Amino acid sequence: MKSYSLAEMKDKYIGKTGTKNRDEYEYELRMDVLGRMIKTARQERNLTQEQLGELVGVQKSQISKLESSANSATIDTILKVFKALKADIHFNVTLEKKHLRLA
Amino acid sequence: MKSYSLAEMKDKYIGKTGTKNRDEYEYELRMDVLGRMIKTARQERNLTQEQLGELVGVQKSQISKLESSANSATIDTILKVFKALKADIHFNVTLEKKHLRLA
DNA sequence: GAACAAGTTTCTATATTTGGAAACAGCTAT
DNA sequence: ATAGCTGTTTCCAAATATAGAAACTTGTTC
Repeated sequence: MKSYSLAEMKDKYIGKTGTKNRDEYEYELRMDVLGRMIKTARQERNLTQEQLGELVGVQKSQISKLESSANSATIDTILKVFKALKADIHFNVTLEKKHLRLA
Repeated sequence: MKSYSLAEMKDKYIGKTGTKNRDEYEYELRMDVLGRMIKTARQERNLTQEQLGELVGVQKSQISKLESSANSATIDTILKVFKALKADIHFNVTLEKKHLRLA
């Protein structure tokens, strides 16, 4: 299995819990984190940006932009990329049980 | 705690695991699921669309559009809304440990 | 039924993302 | 140093999201 630098993403990365059949990564949802997720998954697949671009159906420049989080990608785009990577994505929403103060 | 219909979202909803201090929701990431997540969290907070709009800084019509998933929202927008709801979000990415066949 | 509250839809304008193409930078190996 | 591979950046066009305003629907209450 290809290795990659965890140190590079230490401030965003939350945890990794592999099993026999899959690797799992959990991230805090921030704007600049999606790109790291895509990059990590792509490298885990041993793909170049150009190869991933072929799978997704876009140019490598677009993959580069997505990985660098130059812009705020749409859910549509994110789904397309992870689908091409055959990666499952889940959202986890946590609501603190305290009242919100209205303005 | 305000109740809400689980049946309404049965095909998208994956699980709920509450604790003493918080409610947790987990979803499969699909385009049409973000709206349901926002709606559920908003109702959990007992907010109207107009009130949430005030917290976020947009009109209630914009909240309605986001909840109905009329468009593919950007991460930027999604973050703003959940931040206003004081909700934590995590992404969970799972990679199957099998080779991808390149085209 | 009039008034109100909550949510939806339509219209419009603006901002941003998407995407391709090509040039560019960094690195490696011959 | 040249060629090749990988990734980045810039420029540009087209598609789409964001956003407000107002009209509209639905349900509720007086």
